[in-house]
Amino acid sequence: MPELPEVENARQVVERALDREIASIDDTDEFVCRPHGPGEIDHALKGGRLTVAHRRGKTMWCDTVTADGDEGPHLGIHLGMGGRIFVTGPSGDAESLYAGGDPHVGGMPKKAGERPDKPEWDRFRMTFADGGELRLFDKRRLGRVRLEPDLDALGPDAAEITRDEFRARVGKGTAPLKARLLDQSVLSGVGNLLADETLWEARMSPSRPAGELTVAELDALRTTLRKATRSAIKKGGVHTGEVIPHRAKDETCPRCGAPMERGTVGGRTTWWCSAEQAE
DNA sequence: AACAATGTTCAGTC
DNA sequence: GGACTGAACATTGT
Repeated sequence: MPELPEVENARQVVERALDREIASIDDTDEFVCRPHGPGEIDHALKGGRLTVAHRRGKTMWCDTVTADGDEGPHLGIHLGMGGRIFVTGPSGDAESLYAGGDPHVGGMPKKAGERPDKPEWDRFRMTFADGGELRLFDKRRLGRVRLEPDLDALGPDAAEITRDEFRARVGKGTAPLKARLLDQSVLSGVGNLLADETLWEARMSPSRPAGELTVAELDALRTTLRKATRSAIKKGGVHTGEVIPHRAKDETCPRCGAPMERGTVGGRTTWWCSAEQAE
């Protein structure tokens, strides 16, 4: 679930947790909260508040202030392969918001907004003095929470990258085009489904060497990527893409009817239209 | 049982 | 050193 669009939606949910006093934190999952020891994040943030929620690619982080009003550490949150963010209002307020994404994935309850009935899949919890909480719900446990996340290895955000940056960063090398789009140091935020959706919309072969694209093709690809990304944010996740339901055996291209083809590109399962995206 | 799952990272190769 | 590939990571569902 969590690619750029889901993380942007999650970031907006995290904004509901800003400016509320942090009463306590459960950071005892040592895999998710590594390299911190149990209690370390709790100690660093207890009594303070989150003040701003940022995002670059699939990484989120919050600015914080301490109880005294001084600048606090940054709190990084990554949803990994299947994490979701839940934020509840002050106690008595029944509202529970969570980041979008495919409702059929990740052990989610049937009704949107309902709390998942698997507390053991909560990997991190921040409880506020007003009785509400922020939780990272992550069945697969590949999400991460840490202080002072390192953003240096991330390329420009896929939703913000300029035309010239895109031309220079994506349009080079011998790696398959899809592998290039998935490389978070080239540009950040594109995941497996958004890559398949974008390449399908652009009618480009995922396995074509990235360096072979013309400038016109690169510009068109960037335009398509922005459109697919904006659409996914608006509709609630990358699973709302047009070709996504057709990433399956015996499926056909929703545009031309040709069989969908499956293979591995950039180390990930890849589906493409056998006619329109032929090499 | 073996495999795949919307992600990242590290070891290994050229 | 850079570019690139594939396995490993933790866990669950099919």
